[in-house]
Amino acid sequence: MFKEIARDGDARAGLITTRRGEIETPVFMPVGTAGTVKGIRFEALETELDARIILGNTYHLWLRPGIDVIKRCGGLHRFIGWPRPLLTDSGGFQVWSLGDLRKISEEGTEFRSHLDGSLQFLSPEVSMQVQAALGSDIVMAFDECAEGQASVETARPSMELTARWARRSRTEFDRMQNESADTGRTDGNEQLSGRQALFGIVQGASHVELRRESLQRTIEIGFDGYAIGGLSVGEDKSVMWKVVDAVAPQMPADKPRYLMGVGTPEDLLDAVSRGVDMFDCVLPTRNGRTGQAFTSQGKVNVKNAQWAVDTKPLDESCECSVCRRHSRAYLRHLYQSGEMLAGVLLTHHNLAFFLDTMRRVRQSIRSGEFPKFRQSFTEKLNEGEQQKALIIA
RNA sequence: UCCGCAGUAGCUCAAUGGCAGAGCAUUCGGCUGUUAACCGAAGGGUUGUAGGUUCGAGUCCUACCUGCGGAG
Repeated sequence: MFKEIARDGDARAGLITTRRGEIETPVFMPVGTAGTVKGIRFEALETELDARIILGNTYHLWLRPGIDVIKRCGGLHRFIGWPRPLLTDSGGFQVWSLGDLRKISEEGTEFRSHLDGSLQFLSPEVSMQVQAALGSDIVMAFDECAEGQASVETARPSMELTARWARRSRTEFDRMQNESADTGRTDGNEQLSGRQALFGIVQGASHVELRRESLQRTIEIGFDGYAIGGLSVGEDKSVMWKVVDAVAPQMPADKPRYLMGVGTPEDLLDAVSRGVDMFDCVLPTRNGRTGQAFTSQGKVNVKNAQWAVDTKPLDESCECSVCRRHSRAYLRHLYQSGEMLAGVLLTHHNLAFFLDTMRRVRQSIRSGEFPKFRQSFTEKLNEGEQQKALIIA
C-alpha cells in the first residue's frame, strides 16, 4: 500500500497504491463533501490541476442523495464522473460538528439530520456499509472527535470509544469486503479487482499520553493507513504540533500517515517535516468562495479596495490558468458583484497553489532539498505578510 | 396658477412630541476531516431651507425650495 521513495530528515516522499492507481506523497486531497469539490469542474481537477485523489463524505452522501441512488448509479466514482481515487470520511467529524443535534452512545450516534431534522443513527457498521456502497478507494474508520480543549476526563472515554469503534469498523469492513458488497470493485476492469483500503484514526485531544495509547490500540487492530484526527478544531497551533510530534514518529513507517483537516500551506510543510504524508482541508475551496486567495506571498484578500485597479495576477509566480489570464482588479470586481465566477476562479487558483506546492515538496524531498525549500517558501510567505502589515500601518 | 402627497445615511425606507434606526451598498476582518458562494465588525446624519410653538420638534404651525400626482 505504501512505499517510501525518498527521505529527507523526517520528511518522506512515497507512493500509495490504491486499486485505482498510485498516489505520490506527500499529497493534498481536495475536499468534495457532497460529491463535488465545490466551485470547480472535474475536468480542471483532473487535467490542469492533476489532483490524484479527492474526498467524499459518508454523512452528507448518505443523507442525500442516499446510498440507493448512488448504488443504482454504479457507485460514487461513476455517479460523480471521477475515475481517480476517492477517500471517504466516515461521518465521525460531521457528527461532532453537529453539536447539540447529537447523542452519542456505545452503539453509535443518534442525531438529527441538518437537512430535514429527521432522526438518524450512524454507527461503525452503518458507516462501513455506506462507504462500501459508495465504493471509495480509501475508507475511514468511524471515530468520535473530541473537543480540542477536552480534559483528560472527557478525552479518555472518547478515545476509548473511538478504539472500540475502530475494531467494529474493522470487523464490518472485512465482512463487507468478503461479501463483495463494495460497489467500487464490481467494475469489469481487472485493475479494480482489489479491495478498498481502511484507515484507522488516532484521537485523544491535546493529551500526548492518550494520543500514544490511541495509536497503540489502533495499530493493534491493524489498518492500511493511520490518521491523526481531532486537530485544528480550535486548539492552539502549538498543541497541534505537540501532538503531531508525539504521534507521527511512532506511526508505522510502512503505512501512509494522514493528518486530517489540515491545513494552511505553512501547516502542510510543517507537518511534512514531521513525517506526514496525506492532507485534506477545506481552506482552498471555502476561502476561495469567500474571497481569500492563497499565494506564494501569503494571503490575498480579494475583497480589498487596494486591488481595484491592480492589473497584476493574484500570484506572479503562479502558472495556473487563472493567474495567466486574469488580474486582481477583475477578480475583485467579480467578487464585489456577487458573480459566481469569482468563487470559481479563486477556488481554481487556490487548489492550483496547494497542489503545486505539494508537487514542489515531493520534488524537494527527492532531491534532498526539503529544508531549503521549506525555508525559502516560508520566508516568501512571511515577506508578503510583512508588506501587508506595512501597508496597513 | 391652484389643490394634494412626499423630502431622514450612498440607495430604499422606519421612528406616540421624549437617546435618529434597519436592509442593501461601502470599508475591514474571520474561515483548517464543509450544516459555510458564509459569518462578523466598523464607518456613514445640521432629518430639504428659514423661522415659530414647546421643558423638549424628524414629528405640530408658517413661508420658501425640490420632486411626484391631480385640476385648470
